[in-house]
Amino acid sequence: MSRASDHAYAQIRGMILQGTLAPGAHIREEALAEVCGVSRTPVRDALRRLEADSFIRRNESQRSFVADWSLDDIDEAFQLRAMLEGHAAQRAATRVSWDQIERMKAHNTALGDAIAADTPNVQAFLTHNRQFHAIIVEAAASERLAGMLARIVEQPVVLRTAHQYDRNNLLRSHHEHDQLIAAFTCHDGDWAEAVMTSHIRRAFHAYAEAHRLGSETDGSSLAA
Amino acid sequence: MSRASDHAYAQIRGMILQGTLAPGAHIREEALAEVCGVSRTPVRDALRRLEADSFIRRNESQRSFVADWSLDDIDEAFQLRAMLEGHAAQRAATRVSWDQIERMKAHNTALGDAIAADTPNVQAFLTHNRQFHAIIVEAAASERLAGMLARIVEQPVVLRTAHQYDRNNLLRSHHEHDQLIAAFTCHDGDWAEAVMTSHIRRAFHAYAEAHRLGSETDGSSLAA
DNA sequence: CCTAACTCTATTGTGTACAAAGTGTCGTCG
DNA sequence: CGACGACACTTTGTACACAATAGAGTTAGG
Repeated sequence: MSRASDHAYAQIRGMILQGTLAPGAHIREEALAEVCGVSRTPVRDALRRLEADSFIRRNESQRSFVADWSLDDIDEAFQLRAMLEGHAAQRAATRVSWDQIERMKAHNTALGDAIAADTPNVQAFLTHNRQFHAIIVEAAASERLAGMLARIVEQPVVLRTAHQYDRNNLLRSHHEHDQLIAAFTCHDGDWAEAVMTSHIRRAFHAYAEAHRLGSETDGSSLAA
Repeated sequence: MSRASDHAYAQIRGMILQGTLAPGAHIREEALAEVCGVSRTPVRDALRRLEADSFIRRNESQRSFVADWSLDDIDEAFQLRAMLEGHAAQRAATRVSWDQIERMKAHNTALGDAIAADTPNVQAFLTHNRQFHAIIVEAAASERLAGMLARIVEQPVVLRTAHQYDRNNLLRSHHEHDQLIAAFTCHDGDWAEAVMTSHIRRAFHAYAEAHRLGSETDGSSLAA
């Protein structure tokens, strides 16, 4: 799809990620069309895609709402992600090129720098973390796997997770990435899979812990 | 979506599964609109959904084609299916109800009857096999997992697999289902997962074997 | 003869108008 | 006072017309 439809998709997606469109909020096609400066047609197109991506749910009478994730949903998503990304690491271990390993090293070094300062640069952390994981998925060379992972990882809840991390968890991520690089270097698929699974599961517990603590004092900490 | 869009979706999907629209064939929105007796708008809607379901691919200039699966794609799909459905079995083992186990038993009995005759009733086998697996996914109680599995299982290649089976493989499926029921009965998740993984992998090798033999003599055996 | 650019056509993208379906409210009747 | 039904309004679905774009074919120039 070209300009209008893509623009609508990106803009609506952005509004959901940013929180402008709150979870559970009702979505009206015409209102979005106005906001995006296009007609309803490309907006409808974008909504269908966002629905396929689980950004949006529709009720029985076809009205659209921003997806609202329960803690169970999140647990489920992280379980799937651990499994899929573990599998990706397994596949990647036997296919990864030296160039890809070098790129992973570079991103993990940059990631380490980003959190070395007194006030960690979370945005930079996220960027390099994303790239690091993207290289693994790329090395796994499975289009279908990549598509499924994208559907899980590209979710508001998941993307916000790192904001929940304390310095300790950020450092752990950095070290786990080092372990992954080591596993890839000797092409040990089982090792890579185990490290990755553990990596993702820790991320979930870090999220759950932060959320639990946050809930006790301030329910809105999720958006922090 | 209501009447027209759903109808278009079902009809186009049917044409792909049935082979009326051959893999790799170019798809024109207007032609389909004519066939379905609706306008292009609901057809476009249906195509977007079919694209999300991997029934259709689009090239860089937004033209649509019926998805054409390479053997690698199929291998990949079966790997993912083995992993996901194994995970579903693991989850199901701790959540399954006695009613669900009874229903699985009933379907597997009917499945056994369908292949007991001299000329196995493959259609009946497929129906009960499908129901059997559906109950496991239902027991796994993970909407997201169900959605991902549907995307993999509901594919022309996978659906045709059972047609490749010889009697031996049909019987093996029957017995493996019995093992799954046994694993569920004692709520042994690891056992259920192992049986399921093996079950799916055997299905792939049965497919690959039949396809390899078929290729040597008659390339069109896939549609048999 | 080959290449490159241009035009023409086939196909998809977008906008708008209208139709259908569902939801909420208001009024009336029991 | 409560419940049921009808009506109006809100929102989504569909059709059609027009715009934009990519691809192929053709023609002209080197």
